[in-house]
Amino acid sequence: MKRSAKDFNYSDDTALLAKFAKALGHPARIIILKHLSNQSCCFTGDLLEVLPLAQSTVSQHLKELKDAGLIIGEVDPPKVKYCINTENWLLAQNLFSSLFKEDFSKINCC
Amino acid sequence: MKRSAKDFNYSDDTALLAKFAKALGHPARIIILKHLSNQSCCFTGDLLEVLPLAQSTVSQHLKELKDAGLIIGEVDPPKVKYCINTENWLLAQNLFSSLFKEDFSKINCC
DNA sequence: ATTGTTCATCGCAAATGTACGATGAAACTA
DNA sequence: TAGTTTCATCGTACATTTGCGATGAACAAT
Repeated sequence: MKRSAKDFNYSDDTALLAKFAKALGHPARIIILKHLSNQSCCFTGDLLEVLPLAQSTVSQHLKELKDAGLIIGEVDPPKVKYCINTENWLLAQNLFSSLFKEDFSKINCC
Repeated sequence: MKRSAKDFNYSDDTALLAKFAKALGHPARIIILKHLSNQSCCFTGDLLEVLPLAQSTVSQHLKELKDAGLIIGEVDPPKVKYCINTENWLLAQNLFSSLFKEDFSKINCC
């Protein structure tokens, strides 16, 4: 890639919000997160029964959510328990709601 | 791609939320949206002064936001005014907040 | 020791995303 | 008519994402 933009640094908040949003940017991952946040508690590869995807693909999606900091995996042999990473989940919640909180009482010209 | 999953249909809400999230999944697009929602009103390619990107690249990001339904473009020769698509913006707001609204008073086992 | 279960990772293929410069379209101005 | 400004789109290059099957690691139970 030629990208002269390659070393530009976006602000922390912007970069983090984009990172969270990117992790949420696939329906399978939305389903996983909904499951985990409904499920009072943790979870495992019962996800395979909910998602139309191969085991290896689900594993990859889980990895991406983990890398984004939205979930935590905990080994519980022979299974793995996943759950929401509460701290970052709240952070994401705040970042998203501050993005959307804008005051639309101002006249919108379009 | 081989994807046996190719014709699977995720629920409308899930698919839409993922689509919005995907559009938010790049820092340049976050900046654009913040700009538009601060800016009481509409906006144009002054974005070029804010973003470390070429004009054509910014134009592409605007197109993606338009395709996701988050913004609207209005020709105002020789410029183009962009603004938040209020209806979908509120929809996105609701979808995100319902994703995050879960009750964490339940014991979290991790 | 062997087998079974659960999950991660590797290797591959195809699709998408990101970025740039160049070119083109639309509309105003001289 | 010719020139200017503003923006979209095209073509190109490379990176990343998505998906699968195959293989491997870790552990429990026979």
